[in-house]
Amino acid sequence: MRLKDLAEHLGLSQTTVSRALNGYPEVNEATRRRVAETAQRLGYRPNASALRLATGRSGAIGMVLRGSYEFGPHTSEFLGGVGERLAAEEIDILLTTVETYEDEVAAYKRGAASQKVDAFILHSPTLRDERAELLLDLKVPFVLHGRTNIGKPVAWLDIDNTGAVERATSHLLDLGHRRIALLNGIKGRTFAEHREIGYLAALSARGVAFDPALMGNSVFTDEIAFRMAQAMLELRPHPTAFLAGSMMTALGIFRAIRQAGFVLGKDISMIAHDDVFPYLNADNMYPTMSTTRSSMRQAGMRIAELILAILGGKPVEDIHELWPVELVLRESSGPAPQ
Amino acid sequence: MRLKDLAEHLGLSQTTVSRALNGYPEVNEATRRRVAETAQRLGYRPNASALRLATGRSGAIGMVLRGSYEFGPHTSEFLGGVGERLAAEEIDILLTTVETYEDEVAAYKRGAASQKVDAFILHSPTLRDERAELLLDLKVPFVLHGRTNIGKPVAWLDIDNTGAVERATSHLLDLGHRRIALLNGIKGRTFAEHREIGYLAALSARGVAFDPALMGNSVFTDEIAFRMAQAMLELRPHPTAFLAGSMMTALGIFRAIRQAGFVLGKDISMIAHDDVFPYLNADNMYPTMSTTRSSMRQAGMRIAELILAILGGKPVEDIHELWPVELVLRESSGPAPQ
DNA sequence: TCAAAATTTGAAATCGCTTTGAATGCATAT
DNA sequence: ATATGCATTCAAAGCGATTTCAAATTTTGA
Repeated sequence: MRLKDLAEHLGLSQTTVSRALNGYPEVNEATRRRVAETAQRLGYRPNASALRLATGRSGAIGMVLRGSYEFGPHTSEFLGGVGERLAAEEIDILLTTVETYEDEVAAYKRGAASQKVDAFILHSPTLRDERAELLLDLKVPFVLHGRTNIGKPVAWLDIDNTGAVERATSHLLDLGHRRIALLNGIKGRTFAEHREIGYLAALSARGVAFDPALMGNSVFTDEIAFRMAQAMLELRPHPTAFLAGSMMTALGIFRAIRQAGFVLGKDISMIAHDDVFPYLNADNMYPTMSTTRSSMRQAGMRIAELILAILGGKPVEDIHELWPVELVLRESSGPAPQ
Repeated sequence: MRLKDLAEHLGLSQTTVSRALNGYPEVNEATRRRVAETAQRLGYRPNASALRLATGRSGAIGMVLRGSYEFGPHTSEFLGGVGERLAAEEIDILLTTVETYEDEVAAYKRGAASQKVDAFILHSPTLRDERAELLLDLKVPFVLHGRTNIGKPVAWLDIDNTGAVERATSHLLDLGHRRIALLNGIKGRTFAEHREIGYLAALSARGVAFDPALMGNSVFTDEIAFRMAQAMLELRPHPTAFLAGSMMTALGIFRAIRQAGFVLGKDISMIAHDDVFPYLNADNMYPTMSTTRSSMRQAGMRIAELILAILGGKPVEDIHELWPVELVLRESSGPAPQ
């Protein structure tokens, strides 16, 4: 069922039918109703490719995922939010999977040149992210989830990682902890660097010396967290508190604490960063987990909204959102043992 | 940079350039090299919409995700596998998010009529899934992840849920357990029904009566699993073993066991189904978790492969794969206490 | 009543590619 | 010298929509 068929069926021209369906004013109200009704009845849907070719819009926004671990729980929560917002506009998400950094760069170039997507979501930036430069050069609209410093205006949304970790660290210091371990993300990623800044700021504000042995950088899996925490707990004196970069990290640390014979919330404290996974709830852990909390899903929804704004013509230099992070205290964080 | 521009630049016709780039035989080798080199140098990429309009292929395969919880860890692992296989063919994944069942049906209709995707992946089927009927009616190729019984040939890939649960249950019975709880998926879903069949078969083979109080059906979140397990552990006599539907479920059950003062692997046994999440490893739990194991990612990769086969002309009635499930015994399952 | 304006419709160009069918040039066979 | 075949190349017709520009019809105004 093509537009042409529908037009013939109605005894009208393609032009008029197209206009009627797209809400142009210069079409008779009775005609419009007749067209709409018939289109509905015959189940007509414009061919997506033809429509895109004619309008130049692709009706999809793209995201490139590199390596296997980027397809993790954080990403799916985020995409859930993006999809939820985009569903209303009948815009889809186009996922491209790549192996290497070079492939990723190629994917952006290809996506831009082939006009597969109207905009990209760029994520997991480094402090000076060349992919952002590339997308600017390619003149394809994008919103950055996170921040980067390339000296040019870029639309971004980020959470206040520095503030969150600074508050969490300060709170632990208030509770008397002096050996506080930080299990952070990969070195070089903006969010990890920001968290480190917050951590160091809180320590130095109290005159507590920084011990490199108490800081680890890696991806957020329970296994790596377990190993790191295990090693740290063997130090003398061992840390009395942990800052976990994610809930997966927290599970690993928890295991190490238990295995070492300590009790979480009594012997050892922990505050974890919670991206709010519906299937892994800090409130339902045992003991309940103190967290710095910020919903990935909300961020995804908002970023979808910002992309729509950019496509609607809003200038990117007006789009910067820094979200505060809640500190939610539960049972896993308590006073340092004497 | 359009094909036309490139052709003019080369002093050739669009026809020849197009053929040269697409590997048609009737083009001079020297010409082909010159075209390829120039295209490369000028960064020419065919416009995706035009290409799709001309060829009738969309270069994307679609998946519809309903509700927020379908965007969970299982889905992201699965999509990771699909994407990995599809990356080599430069085919993308088009995700459509919907709220209700009606929206989902509409999304398939829209996707088919607009030719947005070349094929769909249908997932989480019920025993008699009407969406499969719909896709057959719409004549859009698809592969089903799971199984359904609609009396017509459908391409599918599934794991042997019945066999897996039957073996796990039998093993626990061998160890002397008689009160074995099953935390299963949502009633009506094929995989959950299949697991129930395996569970009941193993019980009845040993003449052990089925107790409905020891079976729960729900989505796989740690919270719900925690509540269910908690309630079951208050029964007298309480179950001495649990079959967990997923690793998330296992975490919830684990919490309930610990909270009730039992020791996992000694007082209470557990075998969990493991979809192989890289960030949540059964081998690194404490105690290590016995599992029925089948990789979601592998399934995704294989389904992508099957879709490519279908698009290549392979008849769907030849495409049925039932994957065996490994039973991996670790520390969480042991003899029933006397 | 008739010209001018407003409303409504349609023919054809366009988007950027693939592909059909025809044409060209050149070597080989008769 | 002519016919045949082969290797290359190209012009033009699609794919299915939107949109420009023009035409036809109806309404309005003096």
